[in-house]
Amino acid sequence: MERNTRQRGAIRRAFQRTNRPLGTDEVLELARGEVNGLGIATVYRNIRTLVDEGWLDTVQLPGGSPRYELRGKGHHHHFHCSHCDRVFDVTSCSGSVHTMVPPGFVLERHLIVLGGLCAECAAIT
Amino acid sequence: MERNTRQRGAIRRAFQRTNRPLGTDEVLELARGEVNGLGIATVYRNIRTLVDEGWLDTVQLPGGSPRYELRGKGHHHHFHCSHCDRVFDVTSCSGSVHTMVPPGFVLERHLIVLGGLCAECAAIT
DNA sequence: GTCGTTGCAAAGCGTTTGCAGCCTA
DNA sequence: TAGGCTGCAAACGCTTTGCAACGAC
Repeated sequence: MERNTRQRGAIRRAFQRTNRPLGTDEVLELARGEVNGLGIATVYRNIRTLVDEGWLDTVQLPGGSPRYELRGKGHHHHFHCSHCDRVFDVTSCSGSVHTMVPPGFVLERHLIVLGGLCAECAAIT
Repeated sequence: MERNTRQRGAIRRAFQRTNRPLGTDEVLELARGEVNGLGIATVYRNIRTLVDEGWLDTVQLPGGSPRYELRGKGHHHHFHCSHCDRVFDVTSCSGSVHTMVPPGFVLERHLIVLGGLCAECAAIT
């Protein structure tokens, strides 16, 4: 049976407090604010557990380590800021991807990743 | 000055013969058909050289190692087959991604990855 | 007290680098 | 012949795993 340790609680709260996909390094940094000396292996193990039990979803963007976000957000995509490297949710979705499928191919899923500057970084630069 | 070795020639021909993005493992296998004993380090070094000189483009799909393809194909996207793990080009592009950008964000690029079964795998299953 | 969980360190795995010898120009 | 290129093996960075100690229930 699953136990509620300080470490797991801190990791859960890291996701609940920042409502965007987080990488393992971000989770480690955030959770270490609560639990000093938290090990990176514990972060990896808990993320895996939380994904397995359906509490987290894996967000795979091109060219980087996976990030994770709270499950149950419905269909959405992501915006990657090239300045701060953070990832944000994009709730609307252009539904016209079906027109792109070549003949004979069977479309099962699609992924759209936008890139550029987030509002914060766009305001600074 | 750059030299034309058997190894580099074999790697170039691997891309020219198969007109789709290739991973390092695919390149190694294809080029070893020509050059026995070809080392994986040579594949990595040559791919880097060919990308640097603009002969290859890097194709970064979510959740996997990068793949590479001949440069100069213009704007296009990719279809990843979940059965054979190969990647194919998709030439058409739904232009409606601009409507998805949140207020304040600056859109610089977008990436669309379709997933499902390629024509070949769809015919088998 | 049990046994799931943790931190540390070692092991894996794909990619990169150092180096001596090779081979293209 | 010079120096770019190659294959091998070691190094690297990130992730996973083994293990003894810890602590939630």
